[in-house]
Amino acid sequence: MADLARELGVSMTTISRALSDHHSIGAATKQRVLKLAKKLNYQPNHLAAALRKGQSRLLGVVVPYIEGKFFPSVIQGIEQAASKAGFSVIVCQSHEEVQLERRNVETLLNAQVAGVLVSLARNTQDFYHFDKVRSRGVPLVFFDRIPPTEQVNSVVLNDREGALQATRHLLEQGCRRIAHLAGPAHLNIYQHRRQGYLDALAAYGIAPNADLIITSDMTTDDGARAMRQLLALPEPIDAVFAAGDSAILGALQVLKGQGIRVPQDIALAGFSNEGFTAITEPQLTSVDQRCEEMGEAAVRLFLELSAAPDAPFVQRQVVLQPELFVRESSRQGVLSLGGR
Amino acid sequence: MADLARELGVSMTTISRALSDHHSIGAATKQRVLKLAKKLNYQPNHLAAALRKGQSRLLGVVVPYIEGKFFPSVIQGIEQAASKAGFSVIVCQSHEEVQLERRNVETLLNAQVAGVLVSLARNTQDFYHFDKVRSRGVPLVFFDRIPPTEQVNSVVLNDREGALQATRHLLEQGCRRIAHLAGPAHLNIYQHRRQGYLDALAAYGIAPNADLIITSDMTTDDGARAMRQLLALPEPIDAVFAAGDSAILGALQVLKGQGIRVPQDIALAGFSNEGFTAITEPQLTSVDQRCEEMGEAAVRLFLELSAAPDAPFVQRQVVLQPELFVRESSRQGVLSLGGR
DNA sequence: CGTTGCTACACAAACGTTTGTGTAGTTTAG
DNA sequence: CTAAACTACACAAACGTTTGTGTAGCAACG
Repeated sequence: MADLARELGVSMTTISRALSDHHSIGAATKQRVLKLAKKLNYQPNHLAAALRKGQSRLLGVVVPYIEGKFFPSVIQGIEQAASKAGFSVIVCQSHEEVQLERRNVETLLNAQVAGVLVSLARNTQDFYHFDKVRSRGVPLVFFDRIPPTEQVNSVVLNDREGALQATRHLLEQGCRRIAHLAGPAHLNIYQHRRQGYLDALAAYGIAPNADLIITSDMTTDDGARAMRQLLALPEPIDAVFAAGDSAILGALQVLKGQGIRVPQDIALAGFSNEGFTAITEPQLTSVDQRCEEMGEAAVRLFLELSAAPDAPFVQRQVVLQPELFVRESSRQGVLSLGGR
Repeated sequence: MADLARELGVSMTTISRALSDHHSIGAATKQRVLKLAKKLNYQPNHLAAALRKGQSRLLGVVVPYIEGKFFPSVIQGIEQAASKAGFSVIVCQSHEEVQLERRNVETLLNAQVAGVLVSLARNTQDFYHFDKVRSRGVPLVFFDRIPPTEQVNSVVLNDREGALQATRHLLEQGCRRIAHLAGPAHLNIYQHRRQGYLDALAAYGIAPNADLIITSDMTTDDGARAMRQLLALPEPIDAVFAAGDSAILGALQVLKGQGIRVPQDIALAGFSNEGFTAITEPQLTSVDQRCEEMGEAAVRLFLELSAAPDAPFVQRQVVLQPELFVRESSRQGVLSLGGR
């Protein structure tokens, strides 16, 4: 900047303001500055700007992990929206550990991020580490896995609706004894999916049966274990709705190992619309989570928040509508190819 | 820091040096400073430090995309190693576009990253945008997809060896007319995989046949298309080795659709050891890429480079050894469960 | 004619660190 | 006993921006 100023015979103030399109700089001067900046290949030092302004063009994201389909896709959406708004994204993984989550939040704050986007770790039960974010006036948005009680800004999927759709679909296929593989109840997403399952049953006048609801961490192994447990029940079941695709995959593998036909004997439906749902045999019915939309929505929310830095807090929540992808694992009597 | 200095009646210099364990500060003073820093919950502003030192604790990573298994796992490895060394990681996607790759590199440099780790976009053919990185003295490490001719630091998989192992394995199973689904030849990885395939054939005295080598972008659709093309050949083939798992998946789907048995009629082997290789029926033989090791190695290389900032350039390359996971798609006559 | 409100710019103080240089006093080596 | 080396700290200048305040000229308004 000093070079530019010297070259044009103006002050650095003028340069700075010309580059940031300040109103008090004349159009002619702005043009001259921009042109020379191009010519000298001026590279702004964002660090210095961030230091001065106390705010960078970095957006911090904390997710439990980045494997599978969901989080990479959400991050994808975040990146896209963020870069459109001139922000770069810095991603941290909590590995489902609240301690790491805390450390990550610290790190991001120290990097002077302009905002923090968080999806909670599985074992996060207290939320004090987010107080610091708010007290520094840094916009904070939760997505997918959000704190249960707190007044927070968030974007979530309508998990209840998704589960309801999936379960209703199974009911429409004629299934009546439908089991549910549930996830940890303290996470909002699993709680809502369970509720959707129950609501769908209730709509058909079916009383919930505790034996048919199995709670676990929803890994493939958990799903397999749960399936074996369900098969051991005196009265046979005719469908399983799992709150995650990995679990339903485990269930499918057990069923195939035992020669039980899917969907004729037992129909299956999962949640997340993972890539592999279109690969298994039969292909797996699943609820799509609108991953990229979620990322975009989170960024939009962040932008709104940072546009009005010290507006009084109003809770904002964006709720996305899920979409059920019906595939072979739940279509009674019909053999069909492809998704949707 | 000013608070600390006032409280302890020393200068800010002393505070700074105590915190960074400078030798010229007495042990007693250091203790007092550290203790008070804890007590006052002092949070260092890394931005200011970065500005002053002209270098941050951020590590920039540019990858083509973050879907599938490979890149997320590499990033995982990078994150782990980086955070161990006190660095945070900022990830950008080039979406296989050289323009975006260029922009990303600019962005990272402007964020004053301490180093840049890159895996090239598919259509990157010139490498001028990396000159700026070097000229700023920022350590630069390529991984997996690296420039062909340039003198660069890199960590790669021994792709040739992996392809050789896979092809040799198919030969050992008795296959003799083995097709190869190849990727864009200007990318080192696909070039080496093709070479490994050729070398394995040569070792068995088999002359390469141009009809059996089909080059594409290696998507699932490409794989399906290629498979159909191969099936139309007058003389039938007995195996396919693809340079990527998506392509081999497409091939598998075509074969199953036509009732051709795998591996009895045609054996299959892929590359990347994607998650779905253990899910398909039959499960797919594939070459594992040591993703996380690659990430760790890249960070290690970066750390070495930044330890000796203006040492004369010596080209360094870390080559990781792949591992073949033999599964059902290539095991003639044997039916077995599980990986490895 | 005095006030207000523009346009167009410059001065200089921040932002929170790091670090070269300086200055004592104390120890060690020859 | 003197020079060199070390310990322990302080001063103040950076790093590259942004921004509140100031100033000066000029037009418009009542």
